[in-house]
Amino acid sequence: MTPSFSSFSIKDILSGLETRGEPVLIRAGDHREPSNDWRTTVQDAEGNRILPEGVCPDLSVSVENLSSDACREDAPGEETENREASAEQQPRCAERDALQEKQVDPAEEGRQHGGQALSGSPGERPGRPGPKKRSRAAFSHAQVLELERRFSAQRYLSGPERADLAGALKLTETQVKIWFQNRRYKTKRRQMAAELAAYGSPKKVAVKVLVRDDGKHYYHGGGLARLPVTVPFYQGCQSYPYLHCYYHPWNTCSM
DNA sequence: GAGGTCAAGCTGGTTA
DNA sequence: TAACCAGCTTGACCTC
Repeated sequence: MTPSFSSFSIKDILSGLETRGEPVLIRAGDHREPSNDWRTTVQDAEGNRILPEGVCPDLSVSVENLSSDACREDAPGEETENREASAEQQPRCAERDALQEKQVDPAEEGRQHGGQALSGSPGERPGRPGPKKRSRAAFSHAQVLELERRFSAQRYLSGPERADLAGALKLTETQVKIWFQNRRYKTKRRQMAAELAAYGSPKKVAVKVLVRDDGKHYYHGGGLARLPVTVPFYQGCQSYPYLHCYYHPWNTCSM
């Protein structure tokens, strides 16, 4: 089951965005509550701040202007990373704006390409005539903000939800889908890295308890047998059927 | 210039 | 068969 919130329609979200003049105050350690007042803290699904401190994105930017206007209000790009951006980074906005202009309206692009992902500028790779330059769409800060916010609420979107979000953000459904895929993979990689770091290089492996459907416990004491370990990659994603991953952290260690 | 990030491309598996 | 997914790679862009 995917966690859902009562007023999570895009219209509700965007209507909230319409209220101007409320600076987004982000403090380290803040945790967003599942309330309507999500604007007070902005973090990604992993708890990282996704806005530079002191930066005040104009979330009131209209949907029509998501791709460009928002960028002018805050430090652009790379918000999901631990980049405690300072105001000096803001010049990137100009570049981003230029990029945004190059990007072509994704919705328009999506219509032109049957909703397929952007693979470059229009007319690119028609039959692979030659080495074409691949363009990388750079989503605006407001778009990323909303995507992150949605991702923190639910990591998998249904078709209608995706269409709704894509329409609100002026992205294609494919872009939203790919963004969520990449975001899940990114989360997983980070979690794996974190767990690997937590394990360190285990000289000993704790007793692992495997439980099968019959309720019996299967103990594997010691040894370096390849035990399937269910890794809690996703804490809130019971909605998806295949989340049990076989993960062998000790395999990466040279014993 | 190296290395990181990210949107997109690619491949293969699963499901209805 | 189409749609969706994970996993991984690619190429553009960015920071240091």
